[in-house]
Amino acid sequence: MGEVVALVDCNNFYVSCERVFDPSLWGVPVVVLSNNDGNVIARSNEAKQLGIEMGTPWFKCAPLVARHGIRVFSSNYALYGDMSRRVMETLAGCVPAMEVYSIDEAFLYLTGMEHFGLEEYGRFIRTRVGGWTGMPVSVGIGPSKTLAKLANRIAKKNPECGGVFNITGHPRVDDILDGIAVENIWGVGSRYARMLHEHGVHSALDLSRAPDAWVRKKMTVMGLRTAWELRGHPCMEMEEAPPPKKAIVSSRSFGRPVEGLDELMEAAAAYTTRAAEKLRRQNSLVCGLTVFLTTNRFKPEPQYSNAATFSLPEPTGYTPHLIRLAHAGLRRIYRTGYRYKKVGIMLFDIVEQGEGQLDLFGGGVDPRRQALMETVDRLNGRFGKSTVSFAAEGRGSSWHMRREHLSPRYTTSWLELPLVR
DNA sequence: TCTGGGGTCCTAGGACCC
DNA sequence: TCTGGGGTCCTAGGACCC
Repeated sequence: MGEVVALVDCNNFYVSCERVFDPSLWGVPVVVLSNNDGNVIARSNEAKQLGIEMGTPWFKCAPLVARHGIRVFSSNYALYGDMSRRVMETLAGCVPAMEVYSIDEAFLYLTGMEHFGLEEYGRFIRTRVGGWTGMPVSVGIGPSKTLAKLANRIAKKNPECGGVFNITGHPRVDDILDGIAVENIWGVGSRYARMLHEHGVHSALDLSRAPDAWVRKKMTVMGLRTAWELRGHPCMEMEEAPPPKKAIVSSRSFGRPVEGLDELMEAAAAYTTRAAEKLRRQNSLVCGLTVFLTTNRFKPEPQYSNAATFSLPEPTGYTPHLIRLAHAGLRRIYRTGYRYKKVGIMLFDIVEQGEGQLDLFGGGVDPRRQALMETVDRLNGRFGKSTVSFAAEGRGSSWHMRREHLSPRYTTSWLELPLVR
């Protein structure tokens, strides 16, 4: 008896989050925009039908809004993150083991649960998540992650499936794979898709039947794994506990062009603070930091981008230290006369606390600094983000991203709870 | 006319994901 | 006026070492 996994995917996740708290959004076209109200990153089915593509710059499809009464939202990650947590907790109560794959998807381990009836169990999961959180989900079941993904797609595309599709042991599995174009396979992006079509490999069935050596040569071992998974031979492990991040990036586009070094410094300090918080949350320290800045590449004006990288003599998680480095780097690469669009910082060479050079010297982290960071993290965790912040981040700056269509933080702010009349 | 073999580490670039 | 953000993995090739 082989492995069985389910891929549970929230339908139009960000849109559904908005709908949970505003029922007037049901049945009408809704879109959610990326940070800075830049691009469309989520669409309701009604919005998809109007031809709004994923990733379209918002200003290009804004005219459709008036014509079709599209409801539009800036992304509200406080809300989406919290809804995600609720969905994942509900799923965790349904199965012995799972892997949270992204903010809106999880792989569930169903091996050994066949006696419940897999489709039946999928329907149970859907009903429970819908009932407990209000989130509509689709469930795809298969003998490998890739096939579970593929089954999920079928569940979503075919209303008669009722949101659940199981491809495990399906009598017409070849027909099903033949109906899936290579570009819709998990792990096959646009580049590989073009290459495959050029070589006459058009469907998932074609790829599953291609010779191993050829697939490996053209698509590395990653492609080979995908091909095997399509044959129902699992090659990808379940990861129940997410491994610690090897790099942490924090960057944002500005709401308007920024020219002065002072404002860039504030932004860099704010992003460094956020990255350092993430670093400490996974109990890590860092040995490398890069700060970068760039102008708006879409504008016909002088362009400049650059980066400065530092290696630290010993690992740290101390925010003020990292801010000093980011500032030193920024001073080094900053040039006057440009309209900057974005700065960001990246932490790399991340080690777990107690690993690496610390042991070598037996000393390392200053306990008073560590206690200070722990206190700051605890206060911000308990009373909300930026309850305590660093002076270098500035206050009420005007460079923050645009979020002109923001919904309330219904679930994470006492002041913005939904009202029942 | 001749010009080793093998190993490791690092980096840049390319591909993918949501 | 207006074009996101944050990750992972693999490979080839160069540097360097013995």
